[in-house]
Amino acid sequence: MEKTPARLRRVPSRLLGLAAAQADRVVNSGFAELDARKWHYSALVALHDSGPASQAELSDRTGIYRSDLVAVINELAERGLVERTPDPDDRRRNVISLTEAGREQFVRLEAALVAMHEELLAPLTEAEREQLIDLLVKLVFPQ
Amino acid sequence: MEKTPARLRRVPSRLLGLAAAQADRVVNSGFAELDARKWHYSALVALHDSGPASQAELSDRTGIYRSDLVAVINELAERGLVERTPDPDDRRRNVISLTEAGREQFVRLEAALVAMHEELLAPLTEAEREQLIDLLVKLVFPQ
DNA sequence: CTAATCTCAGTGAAACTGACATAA
DNA sequence: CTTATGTCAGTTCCACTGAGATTA
Repeated sequence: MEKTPARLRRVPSRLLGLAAAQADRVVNSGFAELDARKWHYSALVALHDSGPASQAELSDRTGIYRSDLVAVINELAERGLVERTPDPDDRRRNVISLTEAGREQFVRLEAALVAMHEELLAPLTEAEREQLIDLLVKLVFPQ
Repeated sequence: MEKTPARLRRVPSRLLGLAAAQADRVVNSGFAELDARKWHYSALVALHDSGPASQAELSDRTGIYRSDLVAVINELAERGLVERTPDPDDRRRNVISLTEAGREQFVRLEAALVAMHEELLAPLTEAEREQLIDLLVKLVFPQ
């Protein structure tokens, strides 16, 4: 029984919030099974695709705040997925790099993420999924 | 400078999260200027479009949890926008109804919301906005 | 001196969960 | 008895702020 007023059901900001909450639920529970969180994935992707980096640069690449990144790196380091080594050229910096275990976990998370999106985007056709992604990219990374 | 790995930039769950955060920022600050929050708007719409209701029914209409609705009604009542009267037929229930001030505030919030979405959706054409809404509706209210 | 880097503590909001008293 | 309602307390997660210590 849908009692929600029609007007409310098409408010874009509300729809985005609901869709994001739905996505969060799927992704959180999916990653949890692999002892990971979505931020772990972001960091691992950035390290895998663009190589070792300082925490500040990782923050730029992933969009994770510097302050939050500390905890993410701690968690990844505890699990042996990344290594934090002091930068010899600039002793303020830590250089973060993927370990072999990190590379393996990255592959697992990638596969899991595909499955999660299959579930999340089930109501949409392949063409609609592409459309949605394109529209969101325009919205989020304008220009 | 966009250093974000291309792979990361097209992950749907991530895009939804970023877009929702963007929307939240715009809507929170916009409503704050009118001494309101987005939940206030949801409740006012439901009362305006479907008439007075118990808190349980309002929760159904708006999707706000019963537990959170208490605070929302409190805030609206403090501002004189709604009235909480005991239901004579079922003394467990409060009947929530819009006051005249509530109706006026509703009109203001509606207008403000249009402006906020204009800002939020600026990167999209009119056709794209419709497309986005349709896709999100399909995603969030499947079937 | 300033600026950048890392770290930690903490805020505010959203989306929940669980439990309880009251009344149907 | 059970169920529905309104209320309160509390959790988890995210996005974000501020400030301090270290080093450039």
